[in-house]
Amino acid sequence: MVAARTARERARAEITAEILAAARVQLGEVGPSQLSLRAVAREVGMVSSAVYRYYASRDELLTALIIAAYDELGAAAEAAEEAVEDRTDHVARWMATCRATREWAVSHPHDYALIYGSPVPGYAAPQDTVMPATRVIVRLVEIIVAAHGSGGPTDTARPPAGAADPSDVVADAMAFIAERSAVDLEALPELVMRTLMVWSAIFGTLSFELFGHLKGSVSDYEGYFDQTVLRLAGDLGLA
Amino acid sequence: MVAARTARERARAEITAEILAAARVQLGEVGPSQLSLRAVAREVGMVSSAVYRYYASRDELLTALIIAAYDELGAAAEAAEEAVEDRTDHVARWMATCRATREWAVSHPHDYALIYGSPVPGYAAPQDTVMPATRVIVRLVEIIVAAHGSGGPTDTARPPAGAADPSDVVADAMAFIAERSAVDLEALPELVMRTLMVWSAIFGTLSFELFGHLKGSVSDYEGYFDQTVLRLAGDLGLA
DNA sequence: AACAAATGAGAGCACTGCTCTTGCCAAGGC
DNA sequence: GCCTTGGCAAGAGCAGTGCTCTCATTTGTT
Repeated sequence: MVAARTARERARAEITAEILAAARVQLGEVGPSQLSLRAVAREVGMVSSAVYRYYASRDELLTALIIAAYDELGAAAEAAEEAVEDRTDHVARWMATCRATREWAVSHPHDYALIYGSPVPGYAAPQDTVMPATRVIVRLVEIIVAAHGSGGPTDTARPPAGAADPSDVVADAMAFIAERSAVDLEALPELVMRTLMVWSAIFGTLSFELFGHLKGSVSDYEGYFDQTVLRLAGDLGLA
Repeated sequence: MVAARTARERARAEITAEILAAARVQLGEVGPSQLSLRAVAREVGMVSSAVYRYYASRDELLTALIIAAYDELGAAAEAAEEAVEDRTDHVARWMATCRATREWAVSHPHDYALIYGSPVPGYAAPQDTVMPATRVIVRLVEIIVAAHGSGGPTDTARPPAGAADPSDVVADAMAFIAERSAVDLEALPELVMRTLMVWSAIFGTLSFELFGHLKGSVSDYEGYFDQTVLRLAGDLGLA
């Protein structure tokens, strides 16, 4: 990726990007399942078979789009989070991140469906997608940790009555966090459990909104989302 | 739908059902986006154009499949809930309903994707689908109401500090419940809010599991789901 | 028996993802 | 300088799709 040397490589990189850009435009119009490789080929003035020189298959093009979408969402969320001036106001940082996530989702419904909707047929997300996919949750974890580090409430540090110790089921998640972060959560399995739950809840809420499952139950989607993530913050001990 | 009179009507109903059955089989194998009307036509020994006498389009066939899936899921959840002998053990009834939901989902991943994944292109769920779609949530609401009616904790009856009154954003949901149930929730907007949140969280969790977003974070999916819904019950004041 | 409606078969259109062959043209070695 | 190599685009073609139309046949009613 560093400064393409030969003219050929440069042209190749340029055309590859051009195809991807055209695909992103088409995706914004028609949705993942309707994305046609032939149509994007027409858009960039090529014949369909020529595109296969750059993307081996439609799935490979979709993978590139998935990565782009994850990165765009991650960038939007991070930018919003960093715009919060009072870095000690963890709730504000939390809300900013969540709101930016929703705003990106509602303004890019097809991209959202691509990454958080049903996966394409026999599709298994390649390794390239996992890193960009973690950008938002990594930010959220940082906020949660910061809040708890600054002596916030620790109600969420122990499981509720009747619930088993969650250490086992979140072991992988804790290993994942420990691997790519200096944060030490070893002593807080319940907090990790709650974080995973909240993470799922946020995207469950967004999916319900975008996929029409709240139709008839909620009219003010933005207000509902706000109230939701505010309560989720409370459940994590942020409020 | 009552006892088809003429032989023709009977035959028509039978063939319609036969096509739907073949479609269900194919759906179980390949997933919604790959479902081919021509293939199911071959399966039932017809030519593709003949199928159009029974389903006007592929979307209409998908709609029939959606209704069937909602009904199957609803029936499975209801059966599991009714199998709980101690009707006063609201947590047990809650867990049974949730577990049955997950079990149906993991054993019918394509049907699940069809109803809770990204909707097909320009698809707007027809009115016929909303009734069967509410079966599970209606059961859950009944359990929640029963628990609160029997003098359970009412922590969830008021919004947390810093959160606004949710009456506005859940107004539609309350009207929806009031319309098709004798339950009076007028005084409990916060409980309705929490119910909606939990509802979204459950399906967010299932979607994350089935669509591969928990890969690397959770290995024991069943255990994680159990712990999740148990905590959600607690958040609703059931525990 | 005669008519009309419902049904199935087949051809065909426009589209898809993908493969293969053909010819072109520029980059690098002699 | 020429000439070979290799990347590249174009086109044809294959198998499949949803859907429409026409035509013949079956079925039910009058």
